[in-house]
Amino acid sequence: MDEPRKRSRPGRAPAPAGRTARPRQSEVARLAGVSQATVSLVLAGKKQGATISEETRRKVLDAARSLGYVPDPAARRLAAARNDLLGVFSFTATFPTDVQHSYYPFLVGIEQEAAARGYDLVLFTGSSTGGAGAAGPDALSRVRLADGCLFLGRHAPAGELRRLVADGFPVVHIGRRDELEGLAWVGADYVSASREVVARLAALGHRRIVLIREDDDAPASTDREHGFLKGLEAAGLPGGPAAVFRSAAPERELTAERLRGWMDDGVTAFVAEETDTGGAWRALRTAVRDAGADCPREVSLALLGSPPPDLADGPRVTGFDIPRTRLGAAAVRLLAALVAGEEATEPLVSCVFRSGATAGPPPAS
Amino acid sequence: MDEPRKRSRPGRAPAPAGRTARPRQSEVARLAGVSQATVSLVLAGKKQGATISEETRRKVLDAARSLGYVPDPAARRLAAARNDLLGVFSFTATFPTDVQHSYYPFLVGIEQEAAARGYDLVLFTGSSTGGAGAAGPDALSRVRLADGCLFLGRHAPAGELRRLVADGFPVVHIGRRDELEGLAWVGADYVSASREVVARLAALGHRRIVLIREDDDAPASTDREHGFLKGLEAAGLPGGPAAVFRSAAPERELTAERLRGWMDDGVTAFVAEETDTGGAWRALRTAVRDAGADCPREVSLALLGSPPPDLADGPRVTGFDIPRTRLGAAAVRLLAALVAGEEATEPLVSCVFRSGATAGPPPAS
DNA sequence: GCGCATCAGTAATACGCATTAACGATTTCT
DNA sequence: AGAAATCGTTAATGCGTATTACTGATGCGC
Repeated sequence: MDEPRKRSRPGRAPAPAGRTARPRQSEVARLAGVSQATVSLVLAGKKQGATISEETRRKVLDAARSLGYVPDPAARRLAAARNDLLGVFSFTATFPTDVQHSYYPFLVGIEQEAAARGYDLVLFTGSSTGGAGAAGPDALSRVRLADGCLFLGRHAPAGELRRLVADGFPVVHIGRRDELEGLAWVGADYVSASREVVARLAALGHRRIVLIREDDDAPASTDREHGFLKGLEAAGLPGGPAAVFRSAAPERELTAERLRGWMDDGVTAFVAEETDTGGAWRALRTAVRDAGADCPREVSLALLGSPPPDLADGPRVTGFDIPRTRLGAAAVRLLAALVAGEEATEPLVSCVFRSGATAGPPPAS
Repeated sequence: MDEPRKRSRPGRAPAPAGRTARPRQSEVARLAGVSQATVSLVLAGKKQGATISEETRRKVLDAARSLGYVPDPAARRLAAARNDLLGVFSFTATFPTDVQHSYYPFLVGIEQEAAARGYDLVLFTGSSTGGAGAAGPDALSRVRLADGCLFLGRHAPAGELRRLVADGFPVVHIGRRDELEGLAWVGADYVSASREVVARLAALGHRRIVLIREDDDAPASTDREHGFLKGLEAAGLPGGPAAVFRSAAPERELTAERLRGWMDDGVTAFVAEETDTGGAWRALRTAVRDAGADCPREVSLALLGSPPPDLADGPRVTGFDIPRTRLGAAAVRLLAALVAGEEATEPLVSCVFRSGATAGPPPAS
């Protein structure tokens, strides 16, 4: 019989002054002469479950309207056991001052898709670790406040990421990330895009094409080379190691002489991979200029990606665009699926070929 | 004695399969061998009230870290505490496809300042009303999940905003917003900036200057005119109605003839206000070109703001830059103060003069 | 008339956390 | 020594809403 003794109401401190009597469901209920549960049922508007008479429904709705009732999102989310929050984490500031290098295009897609699915976004950055300011090893822990989290950029520490994944926290990485077992990611289809670029060059009449790439084993690089070679093969053009120039320092090793050598050998088109620095592309342009070659007429150039922002002006570069916005949206879709407990995958997002002024038919030999 | 009968646990439905239970305080407590209340006390980190032994504190912190515990923001809010979340709400997409119209520069400042103060940002997307797409009267209600909220753009419905303010919910509007009583806002000091532009022109030797403005009564417009006139006055130059050309359709009414007329009258410099469309500035440029006037040499031009993005290339325009980043930061400061219950105000943020190539000394008469 | 299904609505929880009265164990005071 | 103060921790409670299980009141069929 140990009936709990009446306490002198512990718990809540007196409401702070600011709290105007924002109406609660219970007040709506009192005004309508029904129970709080009924109010909840009516306002939820679900067709299922308990049935409510039309009269009661109207009474409740009238009462709610007259009181100006708005549901408390905190309570709603607490009861629903889901916050409808998706995290967006970028190791560098999400909004770097340099707009060009920003994740902006991704965010466009992320926001759209998240909004369409009724999620709000929580923005995290590597620098903001919740007040402490010191990006400790548990910096990524904060993202757990969301239902799941998107990661932008390849700087997210693998260890922490692994930890999140291992704990079953829904995580999606934007950009291919194979090396991390179990990490979900979305990426662009560099293979197909690179192949298409080659196909276009071949269609223009080019018979010998050389790829300029840096000395890097990132998936983004190997995928491009792979697609490049597949493109050659599909067009029945000579592939093999001779078709690829790989250099750790293309800006020095890709000389005008070497370029001239290729051209004398019958090479009429060059393709460069895109990298953060744009090194391969820069080197290629420089070599062409130094060699005094007329770009669209004597030699065709294409870029497997977009030119670096500082080279953005000038003639449009033949190549392909990475669909960053669509990647962002795809990432949200995948993440939403994971949050819902589904075992989903998103296909690679295809890139869009960009025809430009740097490629044309080969010179009549 | 009516002891409540044991129910077969109503309430929560079983958690969806995918959800690996995010750790709760109770689990941290179990692992640390203490009660949930103790965990809460330790994590709250308050110096006041109950005291906790150093040993217990460490046990709890270790347990929390090893589980990757992060408090649930909704529960925190509901328990009448704070969740260290600041909302950012924009009725239109925060990241529109058109980069130029975005709130991006504001976000840079918002993020920096929020991070520095230990807040995380929640992006409430206006268009997303829970997937339904229909923006109900409580579209803004979601922001109550955060401790306070920033509003971007003047599309936020006044009614809902007023409601939030009335309920004592901390709200800060970015951009002047006087008409809404009690709404806190931060804005740029157009008056001083405009005055400075005039001062600079006067310093170059201009003695007659005319302002081209549209027919608008927005604060942003009247402030600029006000500053312009103050600048004239300070320089001892002729002001009055003759110095201001106000037109609802400047692109048609600001003809080359009219411009020539002013120039023949001794006007050597023109100033245009910045608007969304950039109408005044466009009209001015067109008129100058049509009149065949040589811009820096025969006539000086200045813009009270930044040129519209599609006119961004070409020579640098003399005028001033709106410090969007600093505005964002100021907004966060103000909001943080409001959240803390202080009665704060932020001063107007001053704009930065931008010297350009469109203004120079007047022609030797 | 007596079960049985249907309908309308309510009571009782639970969600996760913060808060505070109360409590056991010491230590200190008178 | 007994009372009182101190310390460290816990039990109990509330925040506002969503979700059942359950209760009365009808209506139905035989």
